[in-house]
Amino acid sequence: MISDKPESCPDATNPAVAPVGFRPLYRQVKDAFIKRMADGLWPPGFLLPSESVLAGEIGVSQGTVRKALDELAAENLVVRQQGKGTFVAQHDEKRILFQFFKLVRDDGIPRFPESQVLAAEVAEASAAECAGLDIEPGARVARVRRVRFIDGDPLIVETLSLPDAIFPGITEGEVPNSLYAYYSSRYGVTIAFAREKLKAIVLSPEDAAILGRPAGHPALQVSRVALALDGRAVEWRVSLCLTDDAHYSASMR
Amino acid sequence: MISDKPESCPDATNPAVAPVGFRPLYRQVKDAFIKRMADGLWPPGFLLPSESVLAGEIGVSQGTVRKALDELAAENLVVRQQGKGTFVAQHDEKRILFQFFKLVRDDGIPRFPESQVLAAEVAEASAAECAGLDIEPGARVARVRRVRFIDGDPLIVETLSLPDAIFPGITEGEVPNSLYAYYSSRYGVTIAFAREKLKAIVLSPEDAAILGRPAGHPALQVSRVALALDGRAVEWRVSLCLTDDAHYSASMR
DNA sequence: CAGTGGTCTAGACCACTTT
DNA sequence: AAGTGGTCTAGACCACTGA
Repeated sequence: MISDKPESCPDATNPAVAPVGFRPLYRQVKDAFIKRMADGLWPPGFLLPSESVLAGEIGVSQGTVRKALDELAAENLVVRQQGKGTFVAQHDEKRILFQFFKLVRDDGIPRFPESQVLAAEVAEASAAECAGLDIEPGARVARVRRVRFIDGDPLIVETLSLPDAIFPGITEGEVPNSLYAYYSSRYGVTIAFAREKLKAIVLSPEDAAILGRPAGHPALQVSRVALALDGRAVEWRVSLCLTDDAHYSASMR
Repeated sequence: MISDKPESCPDATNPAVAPVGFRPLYRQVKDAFIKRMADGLWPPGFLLPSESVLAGEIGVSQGTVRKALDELAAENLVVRQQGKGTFVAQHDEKRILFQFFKLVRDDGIPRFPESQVLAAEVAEASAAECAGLDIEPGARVARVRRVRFIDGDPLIVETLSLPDAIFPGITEGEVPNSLYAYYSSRYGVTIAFAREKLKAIVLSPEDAAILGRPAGHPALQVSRVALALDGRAVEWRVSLCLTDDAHYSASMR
């Protein structure tokens, strides 16, 4: 049971809500589901109990569970399959390609990039990293610098910054190509949301050399902050992308 | 009434649907609503009849109308206001700013740009325009070239291409700053969706002069195709944006 | 106060998948 | 055939707006 009196109660279980008052039941249910995912009770790929079973457990109607799952599905946190069930979303290659990787070659065919790590270290966070990751000055971060290839061509050089407190030891082993799946499997951290800021810049001599272009060549700088299920900023990355033969794809409605 | 037998009928009114079979009632209702908007029966800003009235008119339950409106609201085609009613979405400044204008100054405060038209003409469509607008070779297009200012600084120089068949005479009068509102009020064309491709480029001497930067300065090239309610491509624009003090903002979940 | 959208419930039946 | 999500209905009540 989430609350005894569904009607008009200002949600005693969540005090941060009083000001506006009123938190719909289905939203409380949704938050409870997110918490189960964040806590690892419902890991990626997990088959949820059926809507009617969940409704019985929680003590609400099946329609209310459904509305909670509707929103989770709209946010790509669960995936529904008619006849089979509802699954916690996984960061498989296909999802990453559709959801997070917006750079596509001009032919329009999406391809998954390969990666080669150039350097990895743990150091004190810079001011920019503190701001981007919302951590206190002096905290330590892991930095990974890598090149990414599409069809064998180096198209992206990027630097990732990860709070050491959240990803301890991540630079020690091999850093895999599919980072978001790795965050999930090794650290139980699920990336749920990301914000990006794009600028046009010109390449420094070092970056240009890595990408096989002359210094001063234009490139798309993509700065991403990725947020976990609980809303914490857990990854900051700055990617420099060649767009001579590729573009960043966006759409809006 | 949309169909006599809601259950399992493959929708005799819409033959293009048979292959997958099954078109839910609420989706037929939604399509009917979109058609009313596209036909000008429900113009932007129009207050829709209440859900129960619509349900009675169409002969479905109020919940089915609600689900249709849910989807339209999710696509920003209608706006709901509790206690007041449901309105057809309008291209007012605020909506444009949130929905279509992604370039913001680095301080993060969104501002609406002003525009100054540099040139306007009607000519035969180029190959690129034919491809972008999905029109046949030889068709005529209106071209508008303009500069856009934020806080008085020229930040964007762009060229718009519009099918003459859809916007006849648009270059003859004054071309206003808020184009999407103008498309709607003068031509009854509502922009519902847009796709953008972004590249980093360097400015030509001409564009650089307009934006007050040296030739070869980097800029963000945004190519947008805008689609009307019925899915037709009705506008193609290529914008060159200075990102020294601004960025293109994107997010994904 | 009446009218609107928003939430919640309960139950029926459909479409799809698997056994 | 059984179990899942998907659709549709009907009715009750809540939250918000404006006269």
